[in-house]
Amino acid sequence: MEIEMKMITGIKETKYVNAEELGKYIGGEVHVKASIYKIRRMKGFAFVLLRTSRMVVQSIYSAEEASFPLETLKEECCCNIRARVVLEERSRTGYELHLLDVEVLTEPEEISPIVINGKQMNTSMEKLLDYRPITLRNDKERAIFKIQNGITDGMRSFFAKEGFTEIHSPKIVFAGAEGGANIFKLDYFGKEAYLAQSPQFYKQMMVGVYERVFEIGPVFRAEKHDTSRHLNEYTGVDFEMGYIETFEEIMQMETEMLKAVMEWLRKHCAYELELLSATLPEIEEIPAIRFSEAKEWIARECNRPIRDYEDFEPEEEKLLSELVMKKFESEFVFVTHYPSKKRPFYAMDDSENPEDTLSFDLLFRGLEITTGGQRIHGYRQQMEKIIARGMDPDAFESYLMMHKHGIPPHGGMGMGLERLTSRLLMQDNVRYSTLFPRDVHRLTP
RNA sequence: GGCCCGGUGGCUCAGUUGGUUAGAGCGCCGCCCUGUCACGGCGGAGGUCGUGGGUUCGAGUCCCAUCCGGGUCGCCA
Repeated sequence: MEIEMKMITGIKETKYVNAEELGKYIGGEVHVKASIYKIRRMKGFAFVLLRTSRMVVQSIYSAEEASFPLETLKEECCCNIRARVVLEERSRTGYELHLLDVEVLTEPEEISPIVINGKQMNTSMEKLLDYRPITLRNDKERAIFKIQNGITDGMRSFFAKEGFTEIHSPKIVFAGAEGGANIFKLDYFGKEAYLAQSPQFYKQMMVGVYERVFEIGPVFRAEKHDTSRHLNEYTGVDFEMGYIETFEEIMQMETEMLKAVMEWLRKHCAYELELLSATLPEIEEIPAIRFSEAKEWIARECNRPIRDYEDFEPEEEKLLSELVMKKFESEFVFVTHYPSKKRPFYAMDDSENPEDTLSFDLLFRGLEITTGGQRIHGYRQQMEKIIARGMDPDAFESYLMMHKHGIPPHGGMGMGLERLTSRLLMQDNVRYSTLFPRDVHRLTP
């Protein structure tokens, strides 16, 4: 019997032109793939805005040039297009397309319940999220996630340069890193398993392997929090580094990472930043203040009582950011030495002041976006802390294996990608920077 | 979950001390407009006012319950 086999060699050379390079073809003819974003009918001709993979470009339909009637085109049609690229100073890009031929590949069955091609979306967050598959097509909506992609690209490029290895740890786990009731339980072939609250244990283990590691991946929290800054599934950016002498080295690394990210965005996401009128923060150095001093500073400057000595209230985070902006002109601030009580069992206590930990949070424009710190690397010290907290060491057997067999002094941090994105874009809800948010009330789309 | 605010055409909202056929903008349909970029102009269709109960001659409007949404607090990234 004869077998017919097709050899796949790779992507065939395409004759289609990327919209970002259209300017190079002025005077020529191009093939582009695009959706019809908006049609503005005028007398005798029409402006047809084409949504390509990244940019919306303007084209002109005129009966003289086009080989098809205008009625062929409907908004949200997906098309193969042949067009002339024409120098045109009345167009904002300096050129525009003149439509010649079009092949309509698909056309919509229904019109969208939400107007997605206006300057503003003019809808509620609820509808925006309910209709995500189509609302994301709006040029400003999709710009958000292009920027988010720029952030992670910038991070990966930075981490690679600094000798970090990217890892992918399991999300179905035996025990939670943070403990508590905020963990999703699931049936794992008859055994009890959980969705990972953090890659914490695994990234620490991998420090013993690669010295410096990072992971960008989903994190699950079962807390029934219902606020503008919480999600039940979010994207955690985690890094962990070995052979540190002080926990400030982690803060320095994060500072450099953020600088690199902003630089990357400036270079690669200018189109989207402009579209969203986003202002990137200027980062030279990031001021750091001890937690207890920050509490007192806010109380003094803002004349408000300290109600909780172990943590910030959201209002205090905003006030602190304002104070820091005024005094240091920084939109970021590190808060260090959080009380041991408030930090997990693996946090390294401050030997000079055992009530505190060698840990930090990073606030950006009034919101906590990062928690980090030095971890306990000594086996005995870790065992002592576990026992002192009344926890069962047997539950952490595989975790403690690394301590038992030697691990360098290390530390790291975890950051919420959606939080960073939403503060960068000055949104008042992280959901705007979440592609398909999962919260207490939302499981679809 | 507690507290505060809201639910009116597909979308975003207005609706005066309860009072006749519930309005606007966007979208949709039709007509007009050689250069718009939130295009513009004229006309049209489209609403059991979240749901259930109550007060009243009369409820979008007042009361109670309930559902849904937004904000905020707890917790955190």
